[in-house]
Amino acid sequence: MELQIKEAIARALGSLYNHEIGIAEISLQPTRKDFEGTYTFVTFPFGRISKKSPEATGEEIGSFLVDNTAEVASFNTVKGFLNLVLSENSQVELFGRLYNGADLSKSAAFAIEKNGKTVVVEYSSPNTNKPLHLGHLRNNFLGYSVSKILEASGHDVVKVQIINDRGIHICKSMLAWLRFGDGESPESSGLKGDHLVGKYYVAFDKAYKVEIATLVEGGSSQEEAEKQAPILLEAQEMLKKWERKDPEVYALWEKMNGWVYEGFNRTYERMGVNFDKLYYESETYLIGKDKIAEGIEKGVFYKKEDGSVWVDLSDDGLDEKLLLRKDGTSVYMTQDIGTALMRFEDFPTLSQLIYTVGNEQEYHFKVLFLILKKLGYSWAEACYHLSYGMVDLPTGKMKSREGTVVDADDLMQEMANTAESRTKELGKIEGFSEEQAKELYEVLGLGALKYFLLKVDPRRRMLFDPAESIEFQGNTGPFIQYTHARIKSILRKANQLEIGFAEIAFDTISDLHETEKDLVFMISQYKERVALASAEYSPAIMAQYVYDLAKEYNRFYAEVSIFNEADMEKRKFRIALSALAAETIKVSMGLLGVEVPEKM
RNA sequence: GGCCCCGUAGUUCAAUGGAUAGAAUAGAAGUUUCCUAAACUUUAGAUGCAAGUUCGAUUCUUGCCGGGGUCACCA
Repeated sequence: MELQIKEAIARALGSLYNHEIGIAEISLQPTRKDFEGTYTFVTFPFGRISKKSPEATGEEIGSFLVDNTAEVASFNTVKGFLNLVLSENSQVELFGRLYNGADLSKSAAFAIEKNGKTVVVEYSSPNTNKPLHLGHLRNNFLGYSVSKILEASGHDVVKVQIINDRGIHICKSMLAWLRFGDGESPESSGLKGDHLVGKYYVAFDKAYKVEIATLVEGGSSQEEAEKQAPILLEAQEMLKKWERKDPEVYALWEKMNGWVYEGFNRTYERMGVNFDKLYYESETYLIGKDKIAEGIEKGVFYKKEDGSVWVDLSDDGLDEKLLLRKDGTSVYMTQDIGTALMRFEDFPTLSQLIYTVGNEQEYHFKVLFLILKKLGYSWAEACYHLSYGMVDLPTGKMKSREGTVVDADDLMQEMANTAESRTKELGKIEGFSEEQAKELYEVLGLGALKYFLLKVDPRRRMLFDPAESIEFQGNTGPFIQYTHARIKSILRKANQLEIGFAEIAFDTISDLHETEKDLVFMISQYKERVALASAEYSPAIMAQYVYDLAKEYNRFYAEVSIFNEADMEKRKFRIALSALAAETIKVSMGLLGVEVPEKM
């Protein structure tokens, strides 16, 4: 539809002003609500071609379109804005093309055309020494949603994560557990594995602080004390033992990581995210070390006298960056070089590698991509840092050491609880079994949470106020879920009344209500919005879209009656329109990773 | 200090250089003999400051003011 109108405008410019223009250069925008029309063409820029005022240009193009196309029924111009009013016929036809009878999921409105490109999306990538928190929730929901959006726009997507399973942080938890744990396990304590290990990470930090204080009292400087606290030295010793694969340390490492993975998996499952392939830092850091050795030979990196290895990026306006410590152990960058390499070996046809990581690491990724380029990997250009803003609390930034974190498991549970009490207040659990009700609370609570975190532009920092942030009214997940459930109720009734709406005599449909026209238009916009969301890596665009669609449907619902309509074909048309709206809501919410209930 | 990001209704968020800057929430006022009122309708309320480019600037450029991030032999 849009394309046909653009073509017609190009023809109009050609025949009226002898001006040739490509379709791509013509931009149409949806007409603002307070003017009549569906599409608006801005004529300001064409004034110098027509040598007439913007209004006169609009009048001429408008007349041409009315005379020469079936779609444009009339027009109006306001200043340099040409508003095109579509013929009713063409709107009904548009719906007919989008609607695929009863098999809604195969509707042309959201058919996917594969583009043959493979994309790897990395997200989550936690450390294995503490449980997931609110920041991880934004990360996971974002990464998962972007994967779905890329798929919907035709890519083949592989979802991966790198698990930071080695390093000093996990040794700290291990050491504290040995010291204070008394053999405690998830089974013996009933604690979720990741929370148990996190508990000992905190215990380490506490003991470490006590030792520092003691040393300072004994006359050490703060700085010395921080470096020489016995418990820290012991943790460092443990890391060295781990690197030598000391059987005892290695076994403990495997045991405690196992606890964490078990805990993470339960969290991921509840979050509704998953991965196609896992990478472990313990498997990639050695590759990174190899590459650094190669880089030294090639002269890309250099070794200092103390044995540490560096790269000099000052020609690129950046600093020098450490790649290997003087004791030869690897740093963050070392591992990331190895991981990137492994991925391009695993997926040779990869057209893009997307890292979903917070914006505090922008510098790190800038450096990483530059290093990969310097090492001569042509695919360095295909790496992209999907950088997102932090989630702030009303008290400021979340800091795990200060205990101001919002735990992911707690938050999800709280959301489900809120959904439960809200549903019960409204008295909407009649006809639900206990299990169904529980499932509903989960869908609603998680829906509210995901929608809340995804509706904001990912690049932006956002505020999360536990007391007020999560609403169930207004621009929220449950609002959209409710709209879907309501439509499903209509469809159930239609089935009960045995009204078939797979086949409709479209040529008899006329006198559409304003909200019906708007709905058809909204649904027809789905693919375009997916393409935009994909290009921008922004679930927020889909969230905005599905919200607008739900709002439009609620307007239709309030103003137009379906089952009181006397004309049977029109009644069927309205049911079909509702059905396709529901499916569009479902598919769009699916791209956000949010489920929609049949009843609520 | 260098580099990067952000300043929009009381609050939380929108706005490919386009019309009278949209929503939600909180406030005020309404809508239920009719398909689910977690809904709908009406109302009031905002672009940090100053220049520049443009037919047109929340958007682009520069300066200032304010907030955040980053520049680790942490990850």
